[in-house]
Amino acid sequence: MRNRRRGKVLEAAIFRGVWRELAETGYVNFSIERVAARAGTSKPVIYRRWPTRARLVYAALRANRSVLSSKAPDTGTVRGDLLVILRHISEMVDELSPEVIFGLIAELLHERDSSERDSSERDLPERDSSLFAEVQEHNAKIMTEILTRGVQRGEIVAERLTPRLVALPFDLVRYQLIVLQQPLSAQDTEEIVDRIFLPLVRAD
Amino acid sequence: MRNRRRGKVLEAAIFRGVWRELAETGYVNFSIERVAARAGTSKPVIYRRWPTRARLVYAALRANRSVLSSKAPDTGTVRGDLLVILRHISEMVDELSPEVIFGLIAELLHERDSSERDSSERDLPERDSSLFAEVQEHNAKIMTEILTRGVQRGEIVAERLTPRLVALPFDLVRYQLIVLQQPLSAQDTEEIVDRIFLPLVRAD
DNA sequence: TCTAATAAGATACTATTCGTATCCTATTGA
DNA sequence: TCAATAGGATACGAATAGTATCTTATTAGA
Repeated sequence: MRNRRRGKVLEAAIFRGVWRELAETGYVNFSIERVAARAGTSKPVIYRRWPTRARLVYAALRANRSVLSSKAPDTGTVRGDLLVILRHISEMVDELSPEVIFGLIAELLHERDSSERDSSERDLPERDSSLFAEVQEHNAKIMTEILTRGVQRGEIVAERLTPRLVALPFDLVRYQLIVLQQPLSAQDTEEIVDRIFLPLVRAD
Repeated sequence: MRNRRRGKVLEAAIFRGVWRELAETGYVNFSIERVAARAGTSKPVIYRRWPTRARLVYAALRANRSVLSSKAPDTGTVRGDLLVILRHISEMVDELSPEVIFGLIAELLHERDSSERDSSERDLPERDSSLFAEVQEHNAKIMTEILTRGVQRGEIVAERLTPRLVALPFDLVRYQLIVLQQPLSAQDTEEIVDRIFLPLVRAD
């Protein structure tokens, strides 16, 4: 066969196959065999790179940087910044169906659990370096940026910002989107910002 | 073969098999074949009752009423009641590993999605009658009881109790236990109650 | 430019599990 | 007592996992 792909080109084709498989089949019945077929390659090529379904999907998600790419907005008020960034998170979660999110997390947890049982050190993503934790850390950084400006402007009382409170708006958004699987309306974000978060940290 | 079980006795044996399979294998590699073996029966017996893995596990969880059994405490203060009930929730979630929770949810979601695609009406648990929603509803009822007493005692301002705020303490606990997969310390529950919830609804 | 190392891709194989079909018979209740 | 019901054993075809083997295109380096 001529025109044999390798390296990044090949991986990109495989990742495209993963996305199509996720979109059409979902995660529960996700098949590596079909991904290979979609990418026009064969199973061993995939298994040489990623040992399991979960690791393959995980790699594909990481390669899709849009899951992690977002910047801290600067609208001039904490309230405005929060509304923008919460909306943005909602859009990012929409990229994946809840079924894929839950399925992937379940399988990553399963791998972690069984590797613990084996007490062997495969290079699985640790809890702390998981995609989820990464996204969370990224969001925390943005939040810090927003709140720091808020403190400087005198909108926010720095002493009230415990770690849990800093995480609160994002946690509530993620809870609604992931656990409750309900879309996030503008009213929802406003309620979270105006009725819960700001009253707890506002200077007044 | 003599001593052939049927009805409730047989189902109870199957459910015991399910629990052992979940404990030893987890959800991702959960096998109906092994459950049948554990219960000393055979696959068709299980398939005659439950069409899928997810439905079987779902039924076993529902049969284990401890997941749903809890009463509203009455310690005399909203604060005391909340600390008790949040602790209780933490213990209930501990009955299941995150892997099982995520795996089951993923598969129930998958069934819902594909039955939508078929547009055929199998009697799957609707989003609104899912075990999760049921637990949530049960918790909401307890919360209402606690808060009603609080309002009567004048501790709480009824007008501030939006649905989102009423759900807030439980949401935060569940978020930490399920999504973050972190244990819930006494300090955590106190922080949620004293630093977040009560300041938003307290009369003072 | 030639050559040796590397890795893609095709294929085949074993093992496992699924979900279903078939058959036999213990148990139940009319 | 007997017919209906349902448990249990067994076997099956299909799908997929994960691995092994082999051929050959491609690459890097001498």
